[in-house]
This record gives sequence, C-alpha cells and structure tokens, in this order.
Amino acid sequence: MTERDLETRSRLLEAGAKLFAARGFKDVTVREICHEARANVAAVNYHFGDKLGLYREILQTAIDAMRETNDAAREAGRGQTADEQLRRYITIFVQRLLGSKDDTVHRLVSREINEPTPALDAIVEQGVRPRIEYLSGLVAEITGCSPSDQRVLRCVASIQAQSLAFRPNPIAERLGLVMSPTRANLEEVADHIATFSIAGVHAVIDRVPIS
Amino acid sequence: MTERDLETRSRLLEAGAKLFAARGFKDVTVREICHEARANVAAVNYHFGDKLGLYREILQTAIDAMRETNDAAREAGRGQTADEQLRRYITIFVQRLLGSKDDTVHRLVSREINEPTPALDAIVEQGVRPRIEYLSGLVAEITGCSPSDQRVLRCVASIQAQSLAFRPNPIAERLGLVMSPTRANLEEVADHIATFSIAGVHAVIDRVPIS
DNA sequence: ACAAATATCAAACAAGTGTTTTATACATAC
DNA sequence: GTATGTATAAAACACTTGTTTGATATTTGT
Repeated sequence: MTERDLETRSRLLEAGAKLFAARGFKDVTVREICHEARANVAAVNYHFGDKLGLYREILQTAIDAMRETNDAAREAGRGQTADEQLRRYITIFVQRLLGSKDDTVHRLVSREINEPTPALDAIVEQGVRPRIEYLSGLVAEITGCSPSDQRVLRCVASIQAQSLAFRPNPIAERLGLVMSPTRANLEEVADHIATFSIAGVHAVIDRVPIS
Repeated sequence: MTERDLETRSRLLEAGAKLFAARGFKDVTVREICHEARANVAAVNYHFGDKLGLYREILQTAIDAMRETNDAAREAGRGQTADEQLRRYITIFVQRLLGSKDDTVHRLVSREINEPTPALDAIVEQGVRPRIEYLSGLVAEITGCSPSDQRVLRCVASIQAQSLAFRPNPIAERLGLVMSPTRANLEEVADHIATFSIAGVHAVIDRVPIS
C-alpha cells in the first residue's frame, strides 16, 4: 500500500459514493466511476475485486453514519419524558437527514430500499433495525403497550415514513412543493413531524383500549 | 389490424406491465418481454416504435387507474364532515393500494418515483397533482388555513407518506414486520393512518395560531 | 542498487443491450 | 387471382457493459 495507492483507492470510493447515491448501483458504470476518479478502467477491479466490492465498501461507510445518527438521536433524549425523547429523536434525525449538505448516505440507503442489492442485509441489520427497535421502545413507553404490539409498530412506521417523506424528490419538485433546506424551514419540518406524530400516537392508542 | 395482431400487441402490454412493475424500466430487456409474450424480438419496435413507447402506453393505463381511485376516494366522502371526508379518502386509498391482488399499477408508479423516466410528467400531472390538491383542500377546510399554507402542505405530505409506507417492501420483510394483506389487517391499517393523521393535523394547527 | 511486490495503463474480450434489416407469411381488397 | 398493406421471423448491427490480459511503471525491502 503506497501513498499513491491509497489516493487512487479513496478517489474511487469518493467518486463511487457520489455516483451510486445519484443514480443507483446498476445505472452507474465502472467507466464513469474511474473517469470521475481519474483512474484507469481496471482500477475498480484491481482495488475492490469487482464493482460490487466497491459498492459494499462504500455502503459500509453509509451504514456507519446511520449508526452514528442513531446514537446521537438517542443521546439527545436522555433523562427526558418519553414524549420529549421522541420529539428530540425526530428532530435530530430530520436535521441529519435534511440539513446536511452531503446527503450521500441517505440517498444510498434510499436507493438500496427501492432496488435491493446483495448488500441490503447489512443496512437492515446494522442501520434500520436498531432505529426501529429504539422507536418501538419509545412508543411502547408512551402508550403503555408492548414494543411488539401491532399498534406500536404501525406508529413507528408512520413516524419513520414521515421523516423520509420530506427529502427533496422529483415529484415534490414538479409539484412546486420545494422544501428548501433553510435552517428555519428545517426546524419547522422537524417540529411538524414531531407534533403530528406525538398527537397521532396518543390518538391511536386512546381510540382503542390498551390490550 | 388482424385479430392475431391485437393479440400479440396486448400480450406485449401484459408482459411488459408485469415485468416493468417488478423490476423497473431499465432492468427489463426487450428480449425478456418478447419471450414472456411469446413474440419475436422485433415485436416491441414494430408495435410501439421503441421500448419507451411500450412503457408509455403501459404507464398510461396505470395513470388511469390512479385517477379512478382518486375519484372513488373523493366520492366516498360526499356530504360528510371534513374530518370524515379525510378518513374515508384515506380508507379507500389504502384499500386500493394494499388490498388489490394485482398491485401492478402502484408498483409501476413507485418505480417511476425512484428512477424517473421521461414519462414521469404524465404521472405527476394526471395522477399525483389532483390527489394532492384534493387533500390540500380537505386539510385547509379542517384547519381553516389556506390550501397553499405551508402547514397544510406538510400535513398532506405526512398523510400521503404514511399511506405509501405500509406497502410490502424488502426492508419490512427482513425486519419481520410482515403486514399480511388480510382484510382485517387492511381495515386496521386504514383506521390507524386516518386516526393518526386527523389527530396530527389538529395538533399541528393548534400548536401555532392560525395565520 | 537490485529484486520483488505493488500499481497503473492501453487494449482487448465476452456477453448483453436496443434496434434495424431483410425476407417470408398472412389477410384483405380489387 | 393478383396486388397491397400488415404482421411475424431470423439474423445481423452498432453499441455498451463488467472484466481480464499483458506490458509497463512505481514503490518497497534488503
């Protein structure tokens, strides 16, 4: 491993992350990646075995970022009431999701959801499951139900779905619903999701007596 | 146009719809479609000009189905209170989305959202925009805000996001959150989204005074 | 300094893509 | 019946894909 090697290797990782996030695994060619990284066409196969090897390594850094966000969002709520923990979790999550200039991580994960590759398992186990389990625990505490109660899981799905919905996307764009990533707007969105969701959780549980 | 012609043409449409829904526009080859339809490789180009022509025609039937669902969901709430109109709209929508055995339509639209083709415009204008505008009007009526109020639009996004979230997907599957499409479960999910959302809408508006 | 391992490069490979061509069957109209 | 427009078929075309090859630098260990 020479210094130059590391440089080429990391340039490939960087270019690959950018392109995979923008257009998905299958739609990006190794030639594009190598051109973007100013490397030879054979570079990907030499350094990562094959295209999927490069993708896996890129995805792992995305997964690590998910875990980090997860930890930060949990930490933000320590010692608070369950409602407030939920609010802070949503806030941190939305800020990371919508507020960072580089949302490569989330775009990668989002792509993986819609066109799974063999690397999906790692995302689910290391990135998504911890998130769902924490939210389930929180909603269970709020409602007094079991974390595995179907009503709890539905609430978690509702919360998670909203958090992802406010990412810029071609449809919202075409509808003129540009959610510009202003700092103020960001807080408003996070506040919206939190308020909307907390009220939703309470309503769903109040509607039917706790089993 | 002989009878045999019509048969081949419609076989191509059928096979294309099935395959495009399952794997998206780019991932399906013309050869696959023609094989599935027991037609020659040149059949697609002969009958539809090119691959995109076939896709456009398939997608148009999906758009028509969206409009039909939209109309039915509106009709279901005639003469009711705004809250009840919203509840019924969500119910109809969720039933169509999750309850039909053949969800080709929604899978096609979903794919188009995540990897847009030149045909996305038609979906947005004819399928999505009417839906958003109706929901905006409804939420505006519930809250007393303008339909173009940012808070109203955020609520609409929250509602729509939840409706789409409960579709079976590889991640929910891997997490063991199998939402089996039972009839009972279907009603529960629709009820959950409606109750959760109506409470959410009221909470979001109560929190900040109406402008 | 020299040999061995490592990294880069241009070129080619094998497989697959959408599309076009050319020829043949088929139906319908005159 | 023959001509005409339509539909199907096999083959080839032009191009792109991920990957491999073999040669040439470059760095490293001694």
